Amino acid sequence: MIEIKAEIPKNTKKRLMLLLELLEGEKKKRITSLEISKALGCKDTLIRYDLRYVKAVDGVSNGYDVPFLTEEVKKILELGTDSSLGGCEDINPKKICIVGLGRLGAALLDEEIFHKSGFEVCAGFDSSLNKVELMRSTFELYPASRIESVIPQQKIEYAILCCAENEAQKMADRLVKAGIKGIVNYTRAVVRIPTDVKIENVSPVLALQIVS
Amino acid sequence: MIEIKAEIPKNTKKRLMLLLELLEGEKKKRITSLEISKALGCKDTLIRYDLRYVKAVDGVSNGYDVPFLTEEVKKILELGTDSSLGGCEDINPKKICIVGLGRLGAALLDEEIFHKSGFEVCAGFDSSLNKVELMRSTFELYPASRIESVIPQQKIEYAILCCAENEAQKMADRLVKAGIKGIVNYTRAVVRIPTDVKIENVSPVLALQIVS
DNA sequence: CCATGTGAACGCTTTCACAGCT
DNA sequence: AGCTGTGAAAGCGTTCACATGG
Repeated sequence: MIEIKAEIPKNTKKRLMLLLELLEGEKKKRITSLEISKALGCKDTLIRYDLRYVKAVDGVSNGYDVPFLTEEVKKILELGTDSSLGGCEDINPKKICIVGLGRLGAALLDEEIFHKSGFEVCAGFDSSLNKVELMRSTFELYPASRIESVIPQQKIEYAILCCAENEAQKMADRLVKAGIKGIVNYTRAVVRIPTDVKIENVSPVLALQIVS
Repeated sequence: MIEIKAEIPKNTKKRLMLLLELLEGEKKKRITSLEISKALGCKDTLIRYDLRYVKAVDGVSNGYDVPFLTEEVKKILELGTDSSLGGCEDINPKKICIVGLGRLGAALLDEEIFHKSGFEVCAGFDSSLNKVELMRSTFELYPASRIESVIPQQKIEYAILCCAENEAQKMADRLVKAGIKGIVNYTRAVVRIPTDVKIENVSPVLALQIVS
């Protein structure tokens, strides 16, 4: 038996997240590391290596039990980062906001997208007052000027940035000032933020460049 | 002088693409590796290391010349993968299609998003015939049943997948059958495809999980 | 001094090779 | 046979340390 590293490596975590999605859409009762690896596009040994972090696992010589593995992976991922309390329980979803309510932003307001994801959209911001007043949604919409006040007040932790490219930096600055922990950037703009704020760039253009 | 690896590493490529976006929004005439590194969130040495692949570079002891560097990076990225012809010239944009014309898909139809990106949206598909008939756009919309015929015919190379989660696999299968080269997956579904088709998963939920 | 350029060290990720279980 | 489990090796990507040049 080897020492199990306390912290889950970044890449392993990513794959476990994908694995979770995969498992939840899986009908069969058992699944092998080879099947998983094909779905995720990597080698089977790597999957087994990843699963060291999930070990309480039963699956010997016959693949893994899908519902059981699903639960275990969920456990590991849910309290991977913080929570010294064992209690964390079901879900207290992390609060997020959407910055920029253009077509893309509006599309993300769709509740379906974040349904059962562990995230909850709590606010939307836009630089145009009109938009804020006209749109309907299940949560509050604010003008961008209120970012600094609303985010700390509502304890919003993460933001999805989908405003116009030329506003991106300005908005990011505001979010940082407001104490945001992480930003998902859907714009093509390269945004400068302090190193303690995490950012993930997922603009369609960037993604296309990567696959091509 | 050390051997320069022929193929640009994946991560380096990503950073160079970000760098390009950064440079294009840069007003100053010169920029240092340190400034770049801060913007992209990494160490300055890494930027310099990346720039080995761009070398024809002048920038000594005073940072890099922004317009010149921009051109060089562009060159490298444009013909990084294929094109044994030197001619590749300005841009013959790569053709893409959008699969799933819900709110998110519709938002991506926005021409702005892909403007000057090297990609051109040429077709949209949706499983609902109604949608296809009702929507307006500058390019053709088709029912999903026509994926297999339209994609080869129009020589579409890449697809953005933003249909409903439960359709994702079915659509992906169709795209693969139609000979697609790469897929950008905006759904949460984990999609199984052969290894020779590239996929990039950029669902908002996944991205949030990564930053958190 | 300020910058870049780069060999070598380091550390993380993946793969290999094979042991063990059913 | 078919599968998992894992130490050791290989491969990559990043950082360090320092040489070099304006």
